[in-house]
Amino acid sequence: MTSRNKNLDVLGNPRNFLEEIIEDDIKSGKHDGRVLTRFPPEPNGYLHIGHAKSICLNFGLALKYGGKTNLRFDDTNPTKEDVEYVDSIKEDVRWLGFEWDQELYASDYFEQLYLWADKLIEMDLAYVDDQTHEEIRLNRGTVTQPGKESPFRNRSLNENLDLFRRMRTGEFPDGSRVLRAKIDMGHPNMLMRDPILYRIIHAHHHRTGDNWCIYPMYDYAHGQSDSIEQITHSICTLEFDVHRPLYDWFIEKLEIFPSHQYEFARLNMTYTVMSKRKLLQLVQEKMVMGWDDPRMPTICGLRRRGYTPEAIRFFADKVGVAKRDNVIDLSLLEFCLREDLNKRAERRMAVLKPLKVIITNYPEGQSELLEAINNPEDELAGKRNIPFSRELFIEQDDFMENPPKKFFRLAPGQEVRLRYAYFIKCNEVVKDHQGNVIELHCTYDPASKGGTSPDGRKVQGTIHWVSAQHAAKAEIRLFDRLFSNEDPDDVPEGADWKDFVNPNSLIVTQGYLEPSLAQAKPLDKFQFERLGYFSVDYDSTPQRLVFNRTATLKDTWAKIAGQ
RNA sequence: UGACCUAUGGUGUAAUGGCAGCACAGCAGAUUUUGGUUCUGUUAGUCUAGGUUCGAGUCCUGGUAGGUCAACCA
Repeated sequence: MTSRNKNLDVLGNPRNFLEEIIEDDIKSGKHDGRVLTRFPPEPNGYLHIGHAKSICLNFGLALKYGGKTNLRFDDTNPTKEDVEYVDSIKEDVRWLGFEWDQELYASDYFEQLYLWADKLIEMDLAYVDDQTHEEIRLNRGTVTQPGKESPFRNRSLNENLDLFRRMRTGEFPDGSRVLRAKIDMGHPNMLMRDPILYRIIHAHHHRTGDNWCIYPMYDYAHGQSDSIEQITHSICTLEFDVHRPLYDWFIEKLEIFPSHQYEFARLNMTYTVMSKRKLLQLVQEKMVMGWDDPRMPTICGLRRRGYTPEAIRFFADKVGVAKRDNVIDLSLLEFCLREDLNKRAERRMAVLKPLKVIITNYPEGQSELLEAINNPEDELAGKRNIPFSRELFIEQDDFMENPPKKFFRLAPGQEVRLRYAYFIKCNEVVKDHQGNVIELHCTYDPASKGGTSPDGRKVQGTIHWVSAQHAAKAEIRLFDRLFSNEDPDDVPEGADWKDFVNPNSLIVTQGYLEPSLAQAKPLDKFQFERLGYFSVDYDSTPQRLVFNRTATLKDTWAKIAGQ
């Protein structure tokens, strides 16, 4: 049966539009079939899941077509940038599993960019403008009205050259003059109305120090940087689409390597803010623990939460690439995570809300080790032994005094299996003065050791447990979504996006774990049966274990109980 | 109301003039020592009006809706 989808790559997967472009370019011999992409972050914040999509795209495309990818820092604005961000970006890209060809900085090109600006002046394609910030803004016009030409637009070549040189040598204060391209103040595309090329900023740059006091604007630096590196496919997000004519204009006038820009739709996700500005605000106003707060959509936050690079790469692949605006359902990210974790996370038993169970017919002071499978999805994960004794903890949710019909867990008179241990039956419910259940007295069936009864008797439910006397204790952090509304960027009139920060997004509790967990190492991942996937936090030590809940399990019981 | 971009189930993404498919989510069932996993089945879609064509999700025209652009940010 032949596939109806004829647009397939060599592996039989459908191609996205960028893959089509690249394959066509290779076929037509453009750039001698060479593929060189770049990932160009500005070091002014931490990378987030949206950047992960771009990283996977740029590196993935190069990998697929035998090309390479440069990591280039777009560091043209010293007032916003910092080495802290450079370091974190490099760490995150590596962690995601990608290796860049060259590590470069737009600031490496400042001298070349300056020379090209000189050249544009000589070609009568650039001029120094003395208008104030406000005048420039006003004279740019609006989207429906053309702009007005600057009175300084027709300065002499020599005056422009002289002024631009003196801008560089630091003769003028910040904001006093700019260098602009001479294009068309009436252009329907606002970006073509004599865009600013250079502005004066007397600030210390994290790499060039105090060598410069004029800095190129994004539009002037980006395309030329691509060109210098001979980038074949410069892939960016949709909002740069209107910049492309300007990108091409510089390349054409300067007669330099013809890099080409392609745009794709950036990633949006439900219950998530992706704006660096807002994420920075969350950090600065201490609404989260930091950039790596496990609730943050940053790469380091996801890592700390317990996400794996594989899951994120899988996600980037699943969301696809297109040009239409999109909002990805958070459940897709969660699916991708569980898909990976289910295969790799060893199972353990842990109790978060303990309820004491006393096995009245189990000898006092006795204990034994019971064998448990580490991961039913992976035979190689082996087995372990868990201590069992007379006093246990089970989950409070696993007991109901007056159970509804489809409740398969422990209830008075009802028999359940303690996973990998024994069948037990509840005989007595002990309550405190308020009537809260505080203890259960049960009997076990010694013949059901391991969890099966020789008489073939079946039980409906299997619950997890831990021996009270042997249990390790740990701080457990449960996370809910950071925002309580689906689209935190779309707030109602009079409201602020911060109103939707979920006050219950972090719950800290104590857990009782099976003893083997006391030796867990930072970032180790486990599935606590029925409770979800958990990852050991960074600052964990054997003395102070902290587990972050990485993901919940699909819970069909919640639906049954809700009815 | 200028230029540009976009429009396929609830969500995302394919179909390159020829049977509208896949994934997530949902629903139903089977298996299960995790109400997990796995497996099976299933609900649901081409923004609109014209045109071209034997044939249009696809090409053309108009409309509608959404997005981007008026930082000396990137």
